[in-house]
Amino acid sequence: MTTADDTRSRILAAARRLFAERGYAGTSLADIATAVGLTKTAVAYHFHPKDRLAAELLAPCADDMITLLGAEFADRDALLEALVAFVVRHRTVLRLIMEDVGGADDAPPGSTGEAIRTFRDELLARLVGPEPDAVAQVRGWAVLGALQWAVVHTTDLPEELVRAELLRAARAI
Amino acid sequence: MTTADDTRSRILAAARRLFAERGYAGTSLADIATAVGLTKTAVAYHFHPKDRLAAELLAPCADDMITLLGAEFADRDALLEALVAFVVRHRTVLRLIMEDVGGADDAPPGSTGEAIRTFRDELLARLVGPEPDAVAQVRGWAVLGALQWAVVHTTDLPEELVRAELLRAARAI
DNA sequence: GTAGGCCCTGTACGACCGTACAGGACGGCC
DNA sequence: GGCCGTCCTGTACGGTCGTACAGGGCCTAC
Repeated sequence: MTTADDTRSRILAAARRLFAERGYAGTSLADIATAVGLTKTAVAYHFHPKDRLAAELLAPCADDMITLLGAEFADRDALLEALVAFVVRHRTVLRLIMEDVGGADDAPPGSTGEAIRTFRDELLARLVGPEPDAVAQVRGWAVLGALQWAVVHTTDLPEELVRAELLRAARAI
Repeated sequence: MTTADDTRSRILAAARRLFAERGYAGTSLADIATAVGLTKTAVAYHFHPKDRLAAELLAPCADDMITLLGAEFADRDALLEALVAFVVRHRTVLRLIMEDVGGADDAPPGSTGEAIRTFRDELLARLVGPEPDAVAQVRGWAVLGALQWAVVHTTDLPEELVRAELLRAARAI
C-alpha cells in the first residue's frame, strides 16, 4: 500500500513542478507520466479527470483562501501583509491560481476554476475598493503582478527573505 | 486590392485582441477566423505559419527592443524610465513578449521565440546586474511582473496615466 | 473572350490532447 | 488452490490543433 501512495505523491510532486514551469494547460498527462516513469493512463487512473490534479495541489491553500477573503483587516497594510504571506506560502502552486486555472471562459459552476476566478476578483476588489479610480486600478494590478512574478521565479530562494522583500515592495506600490 | 489589405489588417486586429485576452497558444486560427467572419484556412492563407501572425504584430516594437538593449543609461532610474515607456507603448502585444512566445523549450535558432527569450533575459540582466543577490532577484522580477500585469489589464486606460503611475511604482520597488 | 493571378472555401491529413475500457500482473484472504 | 481487489498497461476513440492541397469565384489584362 505504501507503493500506491508513494506513486501518488510522486505524481503530485512532478505535476507541481511541471505546472509551475509550463503552466497547467502547457503540461500534458504524458509529460507528468514520463517524469515519474509511468504511462499517461496510469496518471489518469490515480487522478481522474485532470482537474483533480490541480484540485489536489490546490487543496492545502483552499482554507487559506477562504480565511483571507473572510477576514476583516484594520487597514490596507494589514491586508497586504496577509496577502504576501499567503502568496509566499503557496508559491509553488500560485501560478495555477493566478494564471492557468480559470483562464478559460467556460466555467462549469461549482468547479475549481470557478472558485479560483471569484477568489481573484474578490481579492482585487479588496485591494482597490469596489469602484476604483484609474490610479487604484493600475496600482492593484501592479501589486498582484509583482507578487505573482517574483514568487514564481524565485522558488529556490529562502521563503522568509522573499516574504519580507515582497512586503516591502507591495507597500511601496 | 483594398479589400485584401483590409481583411489582412482586420485579421491582425482580431489576433491582437485575442492574443491579449487568451494568450498566443490559447487562441486558435479558428478563433481568429470566426472573429473576422472567415475560415481558418483563409487566415492561414494570409499568415503562414501561425508564428507569422505574432511576428507581424511584434514587428513595430522590434526596433524599440533593440534600442532599449543597446542604449547606455546613466543610472538604473533612466533604464526604468525607458523600460516603462517601452512597456506602455506596446501594451497591446506585451503579453506575447513576456509570457506566450518563447515559453516553449524548443526554440529553433533564428526564430521569433528565440529573439524574444534573449530579450527577456538581457532585460533582467540589465535590471538586476550580472550576478544579482537574492534581494535584487526578487525586486527585478517584481518590477517586471508589476509592469506586465498592470499594463495588460488596463489597456482601456489612458496611456499617459498608466505610464506615469507605473514609473512611480517601478521606482518604488 | 479568354487566360492568369489573387482570395477564399472545402476537405483531408497527421499530431497531440484527455478519456474510456478490456485485460494482465501481483498480493492478501478464505 | 481459488478468488478478488488494487495497480498498471495497451489500445482505441473523439476532439482540436496547425497545415497542405485542389478547386472555384472574381477581377484584370491582353
